[in-house]
Amino acid sequence: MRSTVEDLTTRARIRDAAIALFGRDGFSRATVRAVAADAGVSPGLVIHHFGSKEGLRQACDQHVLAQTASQGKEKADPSSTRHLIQDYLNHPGQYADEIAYIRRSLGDESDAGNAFFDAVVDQTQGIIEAGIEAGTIRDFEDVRSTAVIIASNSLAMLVLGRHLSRALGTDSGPGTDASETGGISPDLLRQLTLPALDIYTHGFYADARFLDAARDALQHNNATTQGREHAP
Amino acid sequence: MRSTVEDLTTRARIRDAAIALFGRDGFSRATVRAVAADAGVSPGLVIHHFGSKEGLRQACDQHVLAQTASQGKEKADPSSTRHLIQDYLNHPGQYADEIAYIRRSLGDESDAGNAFFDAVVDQTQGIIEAGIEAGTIRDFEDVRSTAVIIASNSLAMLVLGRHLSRALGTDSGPGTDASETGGISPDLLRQLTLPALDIYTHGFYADARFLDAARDALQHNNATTQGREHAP
DNA sequence: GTCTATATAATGATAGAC
DNA sequence: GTCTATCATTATATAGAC
Repeated sequence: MRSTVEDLTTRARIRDAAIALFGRDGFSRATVRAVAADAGVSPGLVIHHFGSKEGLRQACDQHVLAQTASQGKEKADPSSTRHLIQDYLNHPGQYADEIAYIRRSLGDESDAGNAFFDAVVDQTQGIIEAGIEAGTIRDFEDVRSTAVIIASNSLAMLVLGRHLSRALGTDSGPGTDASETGGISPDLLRQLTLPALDIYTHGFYADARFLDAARDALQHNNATTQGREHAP
Repeated sequence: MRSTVEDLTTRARIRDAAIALFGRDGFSRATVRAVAADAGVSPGLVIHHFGSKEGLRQACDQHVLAQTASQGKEKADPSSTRHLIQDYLNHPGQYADEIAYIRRSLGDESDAGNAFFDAVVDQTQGIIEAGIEAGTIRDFEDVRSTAVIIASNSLAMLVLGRHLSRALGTDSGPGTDASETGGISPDLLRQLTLPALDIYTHGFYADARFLDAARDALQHNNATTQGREHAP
């Protein structure tokens, strides 16, 4: 989609530089001057094109969202949400800036972060419903909540990637291409795939005692609450 | 531990105001002036006590870490990592600032965030090993990786809490005390507890076909890699 | 469209009185 | 220890020439 040669319009070059810098340093730390320098233009031109720094941010939001949305449509096939992250990582460097941008957006108060998370949840829910139909995924009572949990677990690898690699000692130090994607390296993903799938296949607990206990506790809680409603 | 009345030293009051503001707005957005205003002192006094804004941040890191570390020691009993988050939430408001601060730290490049994540992983690993011994948790091949995954899943609720509540429509709007803890409300936790425990108990997939497929793929990958090493 | 030069505001930090 | 006043820097944004 994007040509490797630098034949972009100046406006697009500024926007891409901003996406990279906002993702790397965060929106408030990244300055218009730095964006301009990276894009090879004057600071004034950045404002001329986008009106303000906030306008630049919205243009970045919109562009990253459009990129990942079209990407999501193409890759709607794979059976596991895990593949969503993995697919991005298989394009080494090409989507690194967008990944970092989304990672920041998920932490900030951002329209792009909200939309991206919701899109992942919706896609996950679709996968679960199809999997239940096909008999490959268990038939859950609350599909929506389950989808939120699975999406949350998957995106945790994106948001906490830096910590994952450090905790596993797979960190190859700064400057590696892993740092560009928030710490998730192909090696790290390989190390975590089987343990994660193991939990998703056979569970984490040895039996259902914790689940049963929680069910009882919640029912007792509800009963107490209802009782208090009648006698406050 | 902390008295509710405002009998803290001025230095501690400034530090607590900074923890609250850094957690709410992020380190770069929060200004020394705003911290001073919230603490009811002059901006100059903040610098006088902590040398610089960075010095103030380090004092906050140190204090939050000490708070959560001692808390972690006390609450090392509960069998599930999930309880770690739940315990904090059971102290409504009392640790809200520290939670928000840690949430920011996990996203930023921060010593406090690193230390906190590692502490959670270590504690999780201990819980898993004890659970294996007691027969309540499955006997995993790679306990360390499993602990990292479980910790990542648990902390995802902290980092992505805002998105979780929005995706589930449990959002009570801004200004709620849920927004102070990053979007995690007791209601939200209640809604997610059973689905999460269900996955942790019975798994997510209906059978082992995905796990087996991944095992085969990884072995094939390794074989290919080894083959290429011999014949590059 | 793009640049240079500048206005304006806010920030972190300092100096010195009390 | 605490404040007021101020400095120096940096940021966003504007104005006008080319």
